[in-house]
Amino acid sequence: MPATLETCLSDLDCASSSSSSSTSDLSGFLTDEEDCARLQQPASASGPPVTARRGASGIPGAPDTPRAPDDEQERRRRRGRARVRSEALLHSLRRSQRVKANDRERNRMHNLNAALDALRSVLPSFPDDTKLTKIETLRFAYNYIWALAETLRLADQGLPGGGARERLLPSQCAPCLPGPPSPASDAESWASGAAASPCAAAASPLSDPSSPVASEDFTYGPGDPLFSFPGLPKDLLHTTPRFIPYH
DNA sequence: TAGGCCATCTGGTCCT
DNA sequence: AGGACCAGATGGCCTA
Repeated sequence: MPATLETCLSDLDCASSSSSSSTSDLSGFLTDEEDCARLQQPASASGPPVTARRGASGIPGAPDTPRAPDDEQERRRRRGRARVRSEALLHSLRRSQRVKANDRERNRMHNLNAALDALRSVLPSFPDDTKLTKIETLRFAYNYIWALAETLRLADQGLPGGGARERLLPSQCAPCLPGPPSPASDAESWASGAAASPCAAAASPLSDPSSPVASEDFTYGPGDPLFSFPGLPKDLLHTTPRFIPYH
């Protein structure tokens, strides 16, 4: 049977990657290495199994006296087996390290996704059957925070004295801020729905028609309901930080 | 079927 | 040295 080092190592590869545990069973690999080392013997070197050889005569139990012509061959074979064993061991160690690193990386990404889910859960008014993608979640969160900060800033300007934050941000009105568009609704209806929400007028003085800054709704980009914030003036587009373009 | 999104693997780099 | 972080590659799934 022609077997190469590559096939031996790929066998080890399969053995370790098929395991769901993060650590490899090295003792198992060592056994495989012995098999591989045996398979490594070229077909031309066939004869009695090397493990059965005792002494230069090849007869089990025979004294190891004068050097037979195949003594050098035997030493070469032993060196070859040792080399294959050490390479396979090194490979299996690397493999187990790789498997552990994969586990850590998977766990890290799961943690990242959990954090993204937590972020989605505090972003306002998502239709039940829609889920923001990762990039949408980050962009919308950024813009949402930005819009809230701008709302506070403008309210502080327009409403000197305390209580602005309480009037601006009653907790039950957070869901009234615009969320992402529902696939079933077009951008216009979504945006107008957010603007016409029961909380809209009470939530912010910016939505008061008498407010100098409430004349027009703010939308970043045409047909971009995701980042439409009714009540915020358009000129905020030219302030920093700005909305992240959605494209 | 093409394109978007996602999970996973992988090797490289940086940090402790 | 080992772990965290990152970016590229790849393949699966879903939708228009």
